[in-house]
Amino acid sequence: MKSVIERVRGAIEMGLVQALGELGSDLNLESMPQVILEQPKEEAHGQWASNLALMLAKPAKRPPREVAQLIVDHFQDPSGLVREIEIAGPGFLNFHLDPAWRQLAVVEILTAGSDYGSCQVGVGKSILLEFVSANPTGPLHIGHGRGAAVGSALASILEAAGYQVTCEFYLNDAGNQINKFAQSLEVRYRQALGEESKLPEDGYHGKDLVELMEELAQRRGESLLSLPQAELQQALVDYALPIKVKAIEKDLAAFGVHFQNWFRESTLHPGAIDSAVAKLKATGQLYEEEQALWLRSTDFGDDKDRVVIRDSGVPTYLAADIAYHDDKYRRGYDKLINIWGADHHGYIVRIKAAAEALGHDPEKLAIIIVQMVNLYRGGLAVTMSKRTGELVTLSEIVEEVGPDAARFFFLMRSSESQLDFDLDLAKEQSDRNPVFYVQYAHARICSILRQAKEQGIEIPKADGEHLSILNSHEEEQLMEKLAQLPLCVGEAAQKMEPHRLAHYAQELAAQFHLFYTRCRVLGSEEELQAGRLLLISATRLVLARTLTLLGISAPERM
RNA sequence: GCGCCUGUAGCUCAGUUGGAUAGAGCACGAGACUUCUAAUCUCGGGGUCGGGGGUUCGAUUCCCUCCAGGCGCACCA
Repeated sequence: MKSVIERVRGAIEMGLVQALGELGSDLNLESMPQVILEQPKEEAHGQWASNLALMLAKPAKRPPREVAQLIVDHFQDPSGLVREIEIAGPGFLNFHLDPAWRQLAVVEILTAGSDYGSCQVGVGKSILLEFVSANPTGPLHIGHGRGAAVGSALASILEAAGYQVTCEFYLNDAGNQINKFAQSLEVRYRQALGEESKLPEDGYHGKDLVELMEELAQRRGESLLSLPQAELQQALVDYALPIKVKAIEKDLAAFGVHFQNWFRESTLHPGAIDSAVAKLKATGQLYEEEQALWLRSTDFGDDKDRVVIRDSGVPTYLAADIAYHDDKYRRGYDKLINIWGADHHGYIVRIKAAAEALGHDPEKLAIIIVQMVNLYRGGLAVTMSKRTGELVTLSEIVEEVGPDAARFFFLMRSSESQLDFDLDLAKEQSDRNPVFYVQYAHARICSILRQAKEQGIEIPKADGEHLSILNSHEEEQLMEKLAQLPLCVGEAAQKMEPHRLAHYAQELAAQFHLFYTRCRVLGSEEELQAGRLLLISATRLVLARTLTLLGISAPERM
């Protein structure tokens, strides 16, 4: 079921296509141009606008306004909601809708309830969304937090847009970083037992490993030292890895992020990697040089060819990733989305090259790069160093500012912009803090509805009759903003840009706060009160849905 | 040196796949509470859309070039 605003758009598009069909020879059209409607930013320009006449003027060899007039003359409205078409400016067609469309939108919201906002752009299509995918060798840091917020919000938005979404965490539980992890664990274990032992420069410096090994040392004493080194390290990894993975899961859960799949890299060794390599070999995409096996990624636009199997015979990270993506492709999704940190952007060409070399369509794989987060406290940048383990962890942030503020801050900027995260502001309970502004709107509505209930005021049946009384500017603007949600969800989904929803939430909250200041609900004249109760009920639903899509709570009291 | 991202109001950022007079929040200044939560609202000043070319009816948006910042450029992940 499409929303009113979408149905009207579809109807106008259809009407325009039909008009152009009739005008084909008159306008010298060679083929049907793409009809795109946009929402004018200027209120006076109506609800939908088209620049068709401007684009067709040249091939038609006629002035744009004349073309516009021809289109208007041939336009028939299948929706019955277009009240007026105005030719404006250089030749824009502005479609003004019957005011009743707003009431239809509100009735729709109240009927759909918490489902309102969904749309159909992704119906019948499946997506595998991979994000976070952090090494389990340490805690999640703030950069992972941004990826987690963006990924989980995007998942909700895509689902609301009709896609069937699977969220997956690729767990790097094999390979070189696990070797380094093992070495680091051994050092920490020996240190915990009082031995002299030094962490290698490229080891994991985090405090978490110190604590983990101290605990193990306390429990098992020196008993493990009698093992040969390989077995000792294996034992330490077997002990530590599940704990680290659980910690990651716990941090994510506290942040409202959940995955359907945890894909372990170790399951790719060696079978899946061998068969992916064999496949590439068979098609001539691999060659041997200096005892290593190289992928001809330059054939697909890469700067240089990449090593897949080292001269030592050990596969590179890329080898596992190729096998992983081969696996993802073969699972038959319509689209694969990866969310990566900015420091991995150089990897995009490589992995797409590998996908293409394996015979997969690289266009199916979309990679969202999430830029870095700069933390500020007291107006100063918080310095972080991966090398020394001085990272601000996700759990610290969530602890400090709460999951709602953290999520909103991560989501309010476009992913491709670097993010300045002001910890003081995120904690502040004031009008400077945008997350409170939005939640406050929801709480205010709940307060009114609560009091209405206490006073025994019934909320009437949702129909146009009660709503037709709402014709002040504030009320109309609020209704129009409510009607936008399905469009916003559709755009955010198609462009894979969750920050659009965060902006929408702020705009809607602003529109409500303005209404609240100007329009009294309780105690107004009875019919007006009835209409406004319906309006704020609808507003509450839309605010709550928007916040839910972002993974942020909608409090009833503040 | 090469690649990707960014450059829009004092600050942080939006900008509807090329449109109409470039927007929001914060900050600053002036106002609005005996009434549903003032964590709110109203009004105001504020701009060479990094610079310069080009494409066209029309460019913040597309192309070229230069400048500045960030991030990458491994047989690390």
